[in-house]
Amino acid sequence: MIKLADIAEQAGVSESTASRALANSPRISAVKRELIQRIALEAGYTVNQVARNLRVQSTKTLGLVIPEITNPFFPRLVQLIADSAIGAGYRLQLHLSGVSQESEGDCLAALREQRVDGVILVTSENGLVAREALSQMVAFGVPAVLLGWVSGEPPVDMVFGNDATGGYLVAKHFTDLGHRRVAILGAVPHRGPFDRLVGFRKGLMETPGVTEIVVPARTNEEVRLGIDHLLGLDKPPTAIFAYQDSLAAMACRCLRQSCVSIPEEISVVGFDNLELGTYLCPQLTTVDLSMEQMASCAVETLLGRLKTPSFRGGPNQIVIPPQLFVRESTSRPRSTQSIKKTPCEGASHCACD
Amino acid sequence: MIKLADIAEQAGVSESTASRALANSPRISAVKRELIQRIALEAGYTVNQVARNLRVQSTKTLGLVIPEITNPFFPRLVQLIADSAIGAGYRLQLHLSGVSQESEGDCLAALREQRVDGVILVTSENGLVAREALSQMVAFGVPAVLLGWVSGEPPVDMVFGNDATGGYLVAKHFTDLGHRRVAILGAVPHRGPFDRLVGFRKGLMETPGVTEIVVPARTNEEVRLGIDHLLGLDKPPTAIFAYQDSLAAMACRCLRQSCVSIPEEISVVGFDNLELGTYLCPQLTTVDLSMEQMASCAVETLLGRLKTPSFRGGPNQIVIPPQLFVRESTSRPRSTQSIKKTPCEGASHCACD
DNA sequence: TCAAGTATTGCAATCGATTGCGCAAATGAG
DNA sequence: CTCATTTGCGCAATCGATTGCAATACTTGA
Repeated sequence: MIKLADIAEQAGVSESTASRALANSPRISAVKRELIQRIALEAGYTVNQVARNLRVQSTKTLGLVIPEITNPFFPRLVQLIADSAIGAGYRLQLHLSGVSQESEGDCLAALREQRVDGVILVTSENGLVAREALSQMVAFGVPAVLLGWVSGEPPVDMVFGNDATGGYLVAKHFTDLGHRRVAILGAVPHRGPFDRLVGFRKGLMETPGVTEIVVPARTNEEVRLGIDHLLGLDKPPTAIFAYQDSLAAMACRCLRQSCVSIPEEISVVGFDNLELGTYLCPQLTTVDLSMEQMASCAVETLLGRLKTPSFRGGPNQIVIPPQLFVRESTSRPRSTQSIKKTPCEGASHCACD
Repeated sequence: MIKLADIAEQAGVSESTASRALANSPRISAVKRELIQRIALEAGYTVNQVARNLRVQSTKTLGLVIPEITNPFFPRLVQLIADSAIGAGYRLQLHLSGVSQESEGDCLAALREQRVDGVILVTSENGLVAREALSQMVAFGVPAVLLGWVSGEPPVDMVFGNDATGGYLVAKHFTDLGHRRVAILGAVPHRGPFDRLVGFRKGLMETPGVTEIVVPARTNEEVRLGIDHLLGLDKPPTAIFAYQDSLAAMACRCLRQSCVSIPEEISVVGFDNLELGTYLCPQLTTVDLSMEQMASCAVETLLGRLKTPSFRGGPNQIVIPPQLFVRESTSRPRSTQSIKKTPCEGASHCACD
């Protein structure tokens, strides 16, 4: 592979001159600069960033750690963060920590070895696993920002959605519509005072006589079981709050297979406002946490730390407000009678006719 | 940041010894090796990969270029490729070329500057845009493999799905069910003899008296218009072959809004077998091109070239066979009469009752 | 014509690791 | 006890670029 010395030789100048010419330094005469640039172009020369990075002690690269890319929540986040980072002149190095998160520490270690200039770490539902590794990293001068809630005192800047308010909005939506028996479908709460469940319950309590039932579920099968359980109750809920749109999607599928119509018999609300929700049938009412804001806040916060590493103020916390998107999957409860449980005949899919 | 020299000094040995000890070289006595490793661990030392990469002339990194991450087709591909690469001891550097692909060349250039050991380039619907940049890269000794079809003579190894056969399977499925008026929804063909449309038409022609109509569409609005157009025809098609599952999803949404039931009035088939299809209502019949195979073939081919760069056999072409997944969105055409075009009243969503 | 000032360019150190080669110490054989 | 081996370790070169400083060439004004 061709290197700077080759270009310098061809142009009959020193490496220093070649380097400066390619960097458009005004200290090089215009003729030589153009000559060198032309030679470099013709030779197909591209600077060796690994050598350059070593010399300038910076990689102009940001590390991004996310749990998994297959969860439909993350791709857009990645895209947005990538856009912001590239817009600011940084490359992105993506690492998948895995949903089990055993490798969150490995990712951080890899990023440190690569000498990335900064790190954005998106926590999974388990919260921050590699707290120690992260603290050590910032101690070594690599700024980081957390995206998502972590329990305890966060060691670094962090931006996260106000899930509690989101849950509150959902609860009010339910009670405003007249629902009095509601179910919560999803993982156990993990976001402390900002958890969706916290706000949801707060919202429910503002209306007397509302009962709630929690059905933990993460996988398709668990959702299936959970829904069956709910439908089998004496007094099934008239509304379901799914912790995430993907869970809501599974729930809708199960309900449909059980011939329960949405929202007539059961209202369903999701969380995250994924595009997926608009493909569902009916389109999903959900809570939106502006991902654009999340992404740009995270990147900007990180870049801020990068610009002035001296600025050692305590970790900031940026909270993104939620917004309820009411679509088709919620309505007033049809009646107080229990849901018919006999399987419908014929096609198991929906139709308008 | 702490470096090798610091460790060496603390241990009272030379840098060479420290380096070899950390690399578990047998040429270092066990006592010293463990001493040095302990010191490094306690000091929180991590090797500087950028220095190391420069010295060993390899980054152990593969570049992956995809058009966009928000298209639900790509996340799983990325995940699978990442798994394969990491399993083989390589890191992954992800670049998004953008759907417009203006930046495909930029991505390649960036990867070259970073001195990645190899590149996997996933083409967009436009095919290979940066052909020149790619050829130059391989000329400079960076092996690459293309994922997806390109027109003309491919300059490098390539793996792609046999879309034509996929299209053929769909066509046969349609004609077997008794459909005689079918529509194709999607972009214009771009994969030459392997295009979905080619095989689809071949399949249709094996049954006499089948008419086809092509409706180009990429965006939501275009789908909307296309569907409206189809429904407005004297004799609307009884089956739609959408070029991708995402298009099929949009089409289903539009049909639903127009109160056309699937599959009774119109059958719909997608392509790609995304998870999305199983959330649709009804669940989508679609064509699967084993993404696992795609990913592992691509990575293995690349690694093969990496191991024996001397092996300069002409570019290989690996073709992945498709498989039809019949689900709920297809059935026999109900009748030969045209679809009722009066909007249905009441809720615009589906229900089983 | 000479001094002062400016515009260009090159020398050489540097970033942090790896590794071929040589030297010294330890071991073993005769 | 001496010489040949083996074992353990360090010297110094190297990867490819950047950059402070010194050096040279070229202007300009007096």
